[in-house]
Amino acid sequence: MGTPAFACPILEALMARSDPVVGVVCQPDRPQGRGLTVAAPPVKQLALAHGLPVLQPTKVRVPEFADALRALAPDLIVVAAYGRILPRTILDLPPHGCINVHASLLPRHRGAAPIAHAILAGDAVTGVTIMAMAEEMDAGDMLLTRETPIGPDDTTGSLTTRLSALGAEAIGAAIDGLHAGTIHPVPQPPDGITFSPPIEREQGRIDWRRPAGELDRLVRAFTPAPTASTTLLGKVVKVHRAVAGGDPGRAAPGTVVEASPSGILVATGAGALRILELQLEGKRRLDAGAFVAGQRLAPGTCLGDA
RNA sequence: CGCGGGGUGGAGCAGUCAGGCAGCUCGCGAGGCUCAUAACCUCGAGGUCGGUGGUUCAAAUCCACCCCCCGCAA
Repeated sequence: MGTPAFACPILEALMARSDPVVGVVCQPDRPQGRGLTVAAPPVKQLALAHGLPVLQPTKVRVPEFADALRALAPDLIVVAAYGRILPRTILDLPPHGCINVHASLLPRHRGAAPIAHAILAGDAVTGVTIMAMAEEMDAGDMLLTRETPIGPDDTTGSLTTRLSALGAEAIGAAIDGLHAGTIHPVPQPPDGITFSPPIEREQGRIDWRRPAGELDRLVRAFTPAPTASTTLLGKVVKVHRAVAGGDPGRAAPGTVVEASPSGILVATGAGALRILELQLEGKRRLDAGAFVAGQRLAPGTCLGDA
């Protein structure tokens, strides 16, 4: 069970194993994008390409869904970024239960957006945890973890790709370990629990009074979506790439102190943030040099006034 | 039929409302200048103004249809 691109490598890893994948569950097709076109989730596309049966229940807490699942007779259910809380009836349905691939080192960053929150928090290391699912969200006993460092240029996008691959490798190892009896579930430590609720676009609005290092992390955590943003003359400007550093002088937070091909240097509450790639509302994304060439962005301009 | 912005030399933009010489910041080429800078100065090349049709003496500009890019909302 899974929905977005993060789950695809994990499904692929499962399909490559000798145990057959009896079915795939993902969220329903939803209208997406600019028009109103309904799009199939990545996991569904992958499953259909391999001829696997796909279930897309609107609600998971109805008997019809449990019946449909039972008909597939799974021995084990693997969940990765499915996007729904599963009720006890589903968790108890397979003889070997449900195991989950979670994109953090539990018990840190339980919840929907662990990757973005790991970057926001400035964590030096993150990883994936395979756990036996419990009713409480992301609170199940841990089977196995894999770590990866968070680099200074890592974004939610780059980490998602990496953690997805780690998860794909780890899920196989976890199943093997369970079969062989070499892995034993251990409860999560009660200390160090944090929660990572879904991030919203509004939280990506840059508050220039914050320190530059924090804004650097904000930009990376909100990349590639929903993207950090500020405003220029009342228009929304997305900030796709930026790095903390440079001398803001005594300029007030939000003030452009330098606009050149090497970046747009903006004063913050502490230090300066150099914007390297940005996008004006309605326009395509540009590197700082091209943006400056066309927009005549002069030093002294203030960003962030709505 | 969700709302909206955009397509103009290689890049990014102005010009469109009110039709009348193709403009700006860069990049590129040649020359000059400087101890030095995202250097600076001079000269130059480079355009089917997204496409098709229409209106007009005259269309980047007005009208119709089409293609493509993007922001918001979901």
